[in-house]
Amino acid sequence: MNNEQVADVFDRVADLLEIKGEIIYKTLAYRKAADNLRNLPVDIQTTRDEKRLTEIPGVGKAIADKIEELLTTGKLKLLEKLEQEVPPSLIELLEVPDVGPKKAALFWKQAGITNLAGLKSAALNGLLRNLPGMGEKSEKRILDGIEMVARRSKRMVLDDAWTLGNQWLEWLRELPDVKRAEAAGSLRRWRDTIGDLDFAVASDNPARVVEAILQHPDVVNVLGRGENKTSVELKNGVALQVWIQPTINFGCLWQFTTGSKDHNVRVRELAQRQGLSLSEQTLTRESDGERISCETEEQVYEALGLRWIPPELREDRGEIEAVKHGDLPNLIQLEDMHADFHMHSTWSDGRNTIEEMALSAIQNGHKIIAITDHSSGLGIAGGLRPDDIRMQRAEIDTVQQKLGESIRILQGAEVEIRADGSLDYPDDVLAELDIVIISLHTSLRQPGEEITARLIKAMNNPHADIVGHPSARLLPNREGADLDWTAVLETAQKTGIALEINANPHRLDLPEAYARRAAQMGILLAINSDAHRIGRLDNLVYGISAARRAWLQAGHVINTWKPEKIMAWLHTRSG
DNA sequence: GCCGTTTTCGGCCCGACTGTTTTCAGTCG
Repeated sequence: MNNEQVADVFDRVADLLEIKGEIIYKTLAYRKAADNLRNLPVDIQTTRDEKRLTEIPGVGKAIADKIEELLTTGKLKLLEKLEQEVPPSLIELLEVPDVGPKKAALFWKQAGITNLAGLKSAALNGLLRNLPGMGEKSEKRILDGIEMVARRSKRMVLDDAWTLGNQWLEWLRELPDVKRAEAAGSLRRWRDTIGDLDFAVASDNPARVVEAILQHPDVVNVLGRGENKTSVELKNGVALQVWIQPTINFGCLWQFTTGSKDHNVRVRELAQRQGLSLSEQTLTRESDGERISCETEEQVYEALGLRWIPPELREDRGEIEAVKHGDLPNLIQLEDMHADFHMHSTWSDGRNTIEEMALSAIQNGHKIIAITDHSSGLGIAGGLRPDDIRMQRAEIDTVQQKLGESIRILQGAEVEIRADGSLDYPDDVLAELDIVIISLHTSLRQPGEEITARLIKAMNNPHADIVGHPSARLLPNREGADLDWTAVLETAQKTGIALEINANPHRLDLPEAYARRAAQMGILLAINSDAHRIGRLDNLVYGISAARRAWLQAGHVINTWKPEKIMAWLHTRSG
């Protein structure tokens, strides 16, 4: 079993424990452990073999034993027992808004409901309204909720979420009662996919802002409305939440709405230990009830004796400890980037010529780019045959002459890693290229051992410089290849090959947990746009956000290097 | 079930909103 599968088991255990009515802290413990396993950059099997399971945050003796049991037998007695006691199909009910573990247990024990279909038919037949604590309104709410689950849009990729988010920000900022409006939630933390959109608004007349939002033509469903917040469903199926506080409290509000939940729990614990209570409205000194308003986030963190923490780090993955010890990383920024090593032209499946790409890259402030069209194996993308490569070289030379010193254009290729781990070009062709990216595009469903061996074999080719989108995942839905990451990272460390953080918002690949681990291991990283047209050179902003979430600093990323250093590095490789 | 700048035992964030209630439970972020 891999990390993800063990985490799924623990989430299932947590769901069932919760419905069963186990104390909440036990279920939270399983969820926390599951979350940390998903973000563990090393294979759980390795950690087990090294007897270091309890070093994982949130994993103590009991959960370590359960991981051991799962890895040894592939099963978990606790889960089997729970599935006997509580119908597992009840977990479906937790998807419905306003149905939590208590309601699910109520429906099961008092109405014999065990799954979503049963809940729907009970609601339609008016059987829920007479249950304790229920009424007609609750019954209707649940029915609406079931329909919403059915039509709810899947998670958005980052550029779609920001496009929609920015439209709303512009609209909110034009409202006469709005002093300030900012993105919050996972959007502001730049998570790789986004569910709901969250906004923090400063206004001295919150009720009028709520009213205006409810009148917006795109709002089709009101999920909740209060004095200081409202939650609505848009016609495209996206849920949107807006919190509103007076300007003087905006710092507390923005901090709270940005999350993550786990980060906020830690911050509030910290406040509590200092005799302070932090809410979305204000900081309160518990000794005398004095309310300390914070207009900025900096004031909130400062009041707790902390430096401001960049939103990308607010995931309770060590940022609180780091800021306390004064070693928060100086995160990489877009302005640090001077190069882009992965883009396509009309020679394969790109929309723009080499010259157009180069001119646009100059506009973006780049000093070096690499044109990396597909190799011939990827027929669907019009890959280049070896003869084409020599002709393309002539065109690059011409463009280079024309543009002079304003930019340096490298000839590269995105070379297919074949199913057997060999590369799509022979070594003599690879040697002609200035830079070689190797990528997986096909046969991605090979078993873990096979695809890991395939990638490692390719990484060992001395001409290969960068592994393109290493997991080959596609957001928001297609999982990456079932790679043994410990082995892949060790190979990168040994060979000195760089790993790409592909900045296409559908990829953001290398995934952040492995990017963070790679940097810790001293592995070089590259952030590349993979642009297929000039407008997409701007993708780098998403790659930067992924890198920041992986705690990367400029020095970890070869695109920030000076041109001479980049050329020197390329010369040391492939020989 | 985890964890330790109060603690190896006794804590474990905080408030808004909703619908059901006559003061609260459940859900959510």
